Amino acid sequence: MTSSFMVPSEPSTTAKQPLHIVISEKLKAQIEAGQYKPGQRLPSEYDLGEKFGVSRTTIRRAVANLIQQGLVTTQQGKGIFVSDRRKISFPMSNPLMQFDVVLREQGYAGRIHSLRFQLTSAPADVACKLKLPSQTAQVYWQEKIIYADDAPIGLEVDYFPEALGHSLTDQLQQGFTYSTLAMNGMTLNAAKVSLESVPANYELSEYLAVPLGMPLLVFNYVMYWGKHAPAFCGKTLFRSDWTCYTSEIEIST
Amino acid sequence: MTSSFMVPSEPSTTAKQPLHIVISEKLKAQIEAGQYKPGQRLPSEYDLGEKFGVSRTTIRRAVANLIQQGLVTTQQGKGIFVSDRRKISFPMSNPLMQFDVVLREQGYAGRIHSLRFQLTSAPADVACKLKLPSQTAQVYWQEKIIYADDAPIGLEVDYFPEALGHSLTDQLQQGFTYSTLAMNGMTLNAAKVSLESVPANYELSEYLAVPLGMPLLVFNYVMYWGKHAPAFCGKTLFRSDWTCYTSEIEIST
DNA sequence: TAGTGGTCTAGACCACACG
DNA sequence: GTGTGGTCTAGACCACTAC
Repeated sequence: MTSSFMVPSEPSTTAKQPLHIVISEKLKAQIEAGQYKPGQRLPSEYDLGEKFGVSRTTIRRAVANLIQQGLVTTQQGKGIFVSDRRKISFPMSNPLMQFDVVLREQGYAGRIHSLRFQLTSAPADVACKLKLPSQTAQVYWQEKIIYADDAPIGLEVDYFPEALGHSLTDQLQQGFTYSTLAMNGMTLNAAKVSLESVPANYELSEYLAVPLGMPLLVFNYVMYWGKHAPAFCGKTLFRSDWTCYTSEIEIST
Repeated sequence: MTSSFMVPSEPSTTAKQPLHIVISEKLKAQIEAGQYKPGQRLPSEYDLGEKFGVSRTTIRRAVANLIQQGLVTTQQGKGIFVSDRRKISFPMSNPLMQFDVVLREQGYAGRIHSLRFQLTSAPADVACKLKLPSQTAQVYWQEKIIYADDAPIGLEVDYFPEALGHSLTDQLQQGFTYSTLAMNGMTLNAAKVSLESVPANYELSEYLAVPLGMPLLVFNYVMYWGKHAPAFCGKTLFRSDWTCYTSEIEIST
């Protein structure tokens, strides 16, 4: 995380950098030096403008740079605040998907808020993953927000085969998916997963209370039980400022 | 990826949304509807301003929203272009870290450009990971950019124990890490990895040619050989618009 | 009521691409 | 030169917070 780059001599040589970059880099250095501490308020946009001798528009651009880097957040009517953050670490391997257990172990109260739970005709990719007939199959489509201590940290989108969704309609809308299945004696034994990262679009930025474009970790999965029978599939989009995934791998040689 | 949200009736009811959001959402819809195709140029900022009846500043804000979502890129003097993209999929499991092989298999010419290769005193966390004495140890510190077909897709930062770095100084600056070791008969047999996502800071945004704040997938690793002896450690930051990780997991029950 | 950030405007000048 | 995006300004009005 040390920086030194292109420009050999660090200070003063603004050297073609736009003002909003120069300013946001200065503020960033001050934050990282502990001059402004997590949770602390920065000077107002007006004061920063005076201090750096630039217009408010340029200060706002600089602050936007800091927001995009996750260094500060703004609150209308209150001010600009240094973000403080701690990450929740999800193990990629066993136990899989037990988000609620992971949250509890790391000191958070986990809960979900179901946004949608409805029967719909299966999208092609879902039908394929769940090995259902692609034309006629119906699936339950659920979207829910995952909270850790009242902070929305993720959005889970799942597709359940009709029978499963029907029998667990109430429970799936109240609790975490994996735990709900476990409580009903349904044990998963395999998974196909992929991880990627995408910028938050407008809809997601509203749901997860993050700025547009913030990185989200996308955990795609198809879960299996029995003898390679698909149980359900879906994805969870996590705020990357709150989460990371860990894994230990042995190479078979 | 369908949208429907808070506002029950979709069209016209701008309903409190800022203009720059309304406009960027309209443009986004047009792009996703194929009205503007990948690679194609959008109207100029001036023309968009005329079309939507707003100032250029507001158009620029709307375009910034699209850039942050990875939907368009801009080129000074030329215009605004719809991005087209295909993802490189890296398997998280065996074979680990063979980036060059993965790239070749998926039709890209992979190469690296070494930015730094120097002896330095080991940072505390590196000394710990490599099981070196934390006060005295020296390590080789390498930073290199990974290219796929001339597009910079990642930045790799590695720390090698002194002896290893010394003996492979030339080769490590020319080729991919894993392959260099393999060519010298050094076989890795275990790894401890974690994955997270972070927004690009200014330095990274310059190296990887992405906008400030773009999501990067961070692949952290400690690689081992022999009997749990650390070989080297480091991290690779990948552009998330180019890459994803996949994995298959069996749960031991 | 005063102070703060959020939105938007109209206009200026610059840097780059292209013919 | 013309047209494009990039930067920056000065100022207006609004919405929210706190006193």
